[in-house]
Amino acid sequence: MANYTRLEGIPMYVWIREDLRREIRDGIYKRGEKLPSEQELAIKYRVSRMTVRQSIAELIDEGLLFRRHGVGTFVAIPHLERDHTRLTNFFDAEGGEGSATRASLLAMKVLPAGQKIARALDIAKGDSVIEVKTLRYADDVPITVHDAYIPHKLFSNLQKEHLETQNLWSFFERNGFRVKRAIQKIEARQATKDIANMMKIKEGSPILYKERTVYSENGTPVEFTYCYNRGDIYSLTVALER
Amino acid sequence: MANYTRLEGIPMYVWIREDLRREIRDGIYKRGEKLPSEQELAIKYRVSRMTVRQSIAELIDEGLLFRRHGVGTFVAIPHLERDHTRLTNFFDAEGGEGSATRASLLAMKVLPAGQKIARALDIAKGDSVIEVKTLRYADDVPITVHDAYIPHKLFSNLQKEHLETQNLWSFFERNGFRVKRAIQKIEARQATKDIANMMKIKEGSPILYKERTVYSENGTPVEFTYCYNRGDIYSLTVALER
DNA sequence: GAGTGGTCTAGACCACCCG
DNA sequence: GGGTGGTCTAGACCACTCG
Repeated sequence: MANYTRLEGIPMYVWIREDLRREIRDGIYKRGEKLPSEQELAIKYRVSRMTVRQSIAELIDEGLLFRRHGVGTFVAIPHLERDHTRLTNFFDAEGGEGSATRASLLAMKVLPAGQKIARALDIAKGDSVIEVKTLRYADDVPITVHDAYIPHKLFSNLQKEHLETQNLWSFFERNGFRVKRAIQKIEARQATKDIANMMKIKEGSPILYKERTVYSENGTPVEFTYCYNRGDIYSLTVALER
Repeated sequence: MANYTRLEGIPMYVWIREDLRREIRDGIYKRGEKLPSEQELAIKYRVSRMTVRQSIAELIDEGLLFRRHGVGTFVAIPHLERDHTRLTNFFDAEGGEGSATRASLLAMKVLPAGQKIARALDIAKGDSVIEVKTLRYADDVPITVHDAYIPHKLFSNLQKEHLETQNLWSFFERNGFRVKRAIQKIEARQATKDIANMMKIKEGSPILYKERTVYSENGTPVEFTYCYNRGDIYSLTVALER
């Protein structure tokens, strides 16, 4: 039986996964309830058990389901925030949705990397980096100063125009670097005079400070950013696992 | 051929996974280098290709490898921080390692849940919760005030003695709730008089403020915590994905 | 013992990428 | 065209949990 890549090129395990997701969302399977066994699902969807397992594996990874050896597969209690938080935090730097955000470019220039930036980007001290400094607004209130550094060697073709028509990460992807993960160091600080002036707040106001390194799929650091967020407005939500 | 659960009960895919991990660590496969094809690995380890794929899948999940359809499987550049950050952040609340930390119990009492805590713990407003308030020190300097709330219904057997001999999460596990993930909201604030007094800092000093909900494997919220960290000492590192 | 998930096989064809 | 990963089969036996 020719079962490969049926239904307009959608793999069966994707179809099953989305069907299960929908049934859970629609309450056909409820919180804590047991799903049909893998065997039963295999029969229902007319696939092998391994294919069912592949579907389920991804939902377990997301935390929507969990398994108990010798007992069954169950619907976990969904905490809606999770997916949302991931995306929010990962894309907020470059064109968030939700509220009316915009960014103004303060500076863009090439300069030699200092010790810290070089270390973060895994390049030599003194190697060229592109600095992209922006001020970001939510509903026309300045909330964040972004100061990003990008290895010149990898993205020497970056132009100001790119930043106007697309976000940085899309640009990275177009150059063969798929953004995959980031590591952030977060601190509470007080606004320096510079930062306070830019955001029109008082010197010493609380600032949520972040240093972030962004990595592509193959582990290459593509961006290192200093980020100053207005403490009285900005909060950060992150999910931790295991 | 009876190949199931060979080698002292260690599944083959675990064995292969760890073997690959070791070879990568030892530099037999280097950063960015291509691994042997799945077919070749299957022959090498005398298993089916599906088993090899299972091994590789977990290493990809960890970010140690990445795949390119039609090209091959490659070693990603490791960024050591990642695993470290996860663990650090997930366990720092209850007995970290590394530096000389200790916690003193400020209060433990049962009280009715307010709106916010009830919502976070998915219980009714007014339901009993156990408050566990601690002051945590690193090298005898107070750095964090923890204020945790736990559903009384689930953990009515919690005693002060438990907190002295084990951390909260071990206690949860012993009661059938395996801690799996947490969601944290992070803000920069200024120390109130209360908090400042407890940590012996000036009122208005920067505070890294967290609200955290901890979930067990099945999605049940088991703990909601307010957390005030000294901004000048404490920083938080988190990894974000995709 | 019955039922579940955990591991594994020995193949197959498809989709993608490269020279 | 040749090699790679992506999807899938139709079974098998093992390990765990429960009544």
